[in-house]
Amino acid sequence: MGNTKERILAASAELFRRNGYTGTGLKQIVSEASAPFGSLYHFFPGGKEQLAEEVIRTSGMEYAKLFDLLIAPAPDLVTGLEQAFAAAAVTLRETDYADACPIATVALEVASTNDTLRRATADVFGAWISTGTAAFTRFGLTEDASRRLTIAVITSLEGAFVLSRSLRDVEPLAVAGEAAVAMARELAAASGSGR
Amino acid sequence: MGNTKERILAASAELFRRNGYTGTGLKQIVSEASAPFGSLYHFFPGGKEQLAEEVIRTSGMEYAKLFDLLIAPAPDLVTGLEQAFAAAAVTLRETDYADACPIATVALEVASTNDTLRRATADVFGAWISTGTAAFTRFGLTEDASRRLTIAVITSLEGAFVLSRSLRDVEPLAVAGEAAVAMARELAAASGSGR
DNA sequence: GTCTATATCTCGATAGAC
DNA sequence: GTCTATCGAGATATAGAC
Repeated sequence: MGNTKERILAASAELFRRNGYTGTGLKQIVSEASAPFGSLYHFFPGGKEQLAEEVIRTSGMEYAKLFDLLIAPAPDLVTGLEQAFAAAAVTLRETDYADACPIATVALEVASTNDTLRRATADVFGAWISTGTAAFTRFGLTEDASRRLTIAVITSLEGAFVLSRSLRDVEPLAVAGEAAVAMARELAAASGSGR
Repeated sequence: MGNTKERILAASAELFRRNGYTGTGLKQIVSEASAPFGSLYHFFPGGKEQLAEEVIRTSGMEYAKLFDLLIAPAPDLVTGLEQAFAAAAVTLRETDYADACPIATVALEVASTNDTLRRATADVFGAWISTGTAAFTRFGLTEDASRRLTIAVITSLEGAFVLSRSLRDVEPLAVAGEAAVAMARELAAASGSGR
């Protein structure tokens, strides 16, 4: 039996991702989670902010696994990146352009308004950068090159999500993938030529 | 004398950019604009949604000018891109990581919740793509290459804004610039070698 | 721990005097 | 065209029975 707390977290994650932090109401959350309103404050005495912080951290860390899942088993760097961007495009279309980054909308909303939640999003992005850096070094990149490529991949994905969701078209996702691949080729060439 | 309507539009643009659509209240707007509450509904009988649509379109079109301003006068493609990303980094730091894209936060908020506003953001992104495509063809790129590079530049900027605002660090902006430049070099090489 | 009822506040929106 | 008062609905949060 998925307990009440987990249902609340799952419903919150979905609503925050699609409607944002200020755009999601607590009543909407307990309704979607089929949970009594009182339970929300039982499990999250800190209210909406505490709930959001847990959602950001848990769903953010969940998402990091995709890095290892998609990139690590690929035969080479470029193939891995192409598959990752293609997979993101499929998900986006299948969910009617709703399921993109789990924390991006909230991250922009809170960046200048709520430092507790801003730090939570920063920790998640930092974890993604660490995970990605480790994954890319296995393809022979230096630590520094791997870190920069990871950041480029994440920013390309995030930016493409903004445009693709707005335009309801996966073209930006495809083009952003090209940019990430272009940088990967450059870094691989610099590394491969022994510099 | 800047009239009341323009003060309301200016205050709304700033608040929507920093706090988002659902995160900004109408009373907050009229307070910031030093305008009477009734004037808001006098100028925008459609209420918050009409106001937001006008803000998205006007501040979005305003922003398109930066493309011509920053890229067009550059001696070459790579220099132009580097200057644009560097300028964005300066602005971001000077405004304490508040002033990035004028419509990105709202775009993510409304993408799955308000089709009228979603279309407004889509029109703005479409206009940016057209402006950028025209600007880049002057550097000798084909129409198709120019369009793809433009999309890559915009997605790189948007994604970097998400990470840089969250991390309060301009590193993502610098790295995203590298990715855009890498793609520009690739496209210029393909075009320059006569293919 | 679960659930309902409710307190308090702020929201977007409206009415109407001036 | 300006401004105030206020509406009803919804928000977050709390109290307290079970």
